Amino acid sequence: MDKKILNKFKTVLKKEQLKLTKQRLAVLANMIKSQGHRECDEIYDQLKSNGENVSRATVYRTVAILEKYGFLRKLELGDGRARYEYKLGLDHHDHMVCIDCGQIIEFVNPEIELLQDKICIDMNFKLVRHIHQLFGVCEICQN
Amino acid sequence: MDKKILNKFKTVLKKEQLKLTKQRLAVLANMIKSQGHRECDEIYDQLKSNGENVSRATVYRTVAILEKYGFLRKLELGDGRARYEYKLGLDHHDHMVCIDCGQIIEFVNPEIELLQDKICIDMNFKLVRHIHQLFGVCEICQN
DNA sequence: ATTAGTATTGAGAATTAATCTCATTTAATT
DNA sequence: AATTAAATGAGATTAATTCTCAATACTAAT
Repeated sequence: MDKKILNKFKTVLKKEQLKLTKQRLAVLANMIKSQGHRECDEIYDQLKSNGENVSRATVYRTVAILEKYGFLRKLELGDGRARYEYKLGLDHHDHMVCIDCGQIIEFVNPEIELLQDKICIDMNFKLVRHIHQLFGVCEICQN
Repeated sequence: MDKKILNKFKTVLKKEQLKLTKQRLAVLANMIKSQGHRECDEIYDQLKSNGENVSRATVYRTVAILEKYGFLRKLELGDGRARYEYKLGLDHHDHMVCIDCGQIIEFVNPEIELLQDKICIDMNFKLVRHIHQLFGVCEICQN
């Protein structure tokens, strides 16, 4: 794993009096390697089949820590299962979701981000995070 | 209840071979009267305390029908409980959610809507619905 | 290194919103 | 009024996530 990321992780853990465990490292490493929009059970199964020993509960717990400290972003697409994506150092983007095939497409639009910020300033709302998801039918599924 | 809405409801039900029941009417009437962002259990409790006899299952079923046919919009705010708001004939808006007090504030921004449509056209994505939610701290909670 | 102290883990139980089952009831149609 | 099909209610079920707590593994200090 990249030294910078590892050090940042260690620093965060220390500051929060959390311990650096094999399981936490395994989850982080897995999220870095398999970028995408991943469910906890997917992460769990993959770690298991790699011979790591991690429990489902620990995957859930770790992913929550990683989200809290900015390593991951949590996505809620309305189907009852959360997804996580690695985000550290990557540009911000939002998501389009195909309601036929489930494909998740990323999009970026700085103008929208600016308008969004402006709305918040105008309303004196301190923006912390946002969700912008477009649901529809992707190019492939239209045929 | 407004005759137009009632007629629209009857028309939809007939077209879909669904029946006009006391329970369905009660849920619709309640959603029209108590506008806001409402959980199913809230609707259920309110109907119960009004002496209506409706079951929780029927509230869930009815709200799903009402959403499907455009009477309601479903909101998912990431806390595991869906909210519904009455939308028929009202202008589109999106939501800001205060992470301290839970208050839900509506906002409208036609420019963002246009940019959103443009993104979809450019990517040949047939937009069906979208979620745009801003999470942060509202004016009141900043003090 | 060893130890002491604290956080973490795993296994399975618990939680909880939402959905399902199915016998009974009710609405629509004739 | 009779027929047919859909809807309802009560409670069971589902499924993602969280919780519990005894056992284990980090960490820092000695």
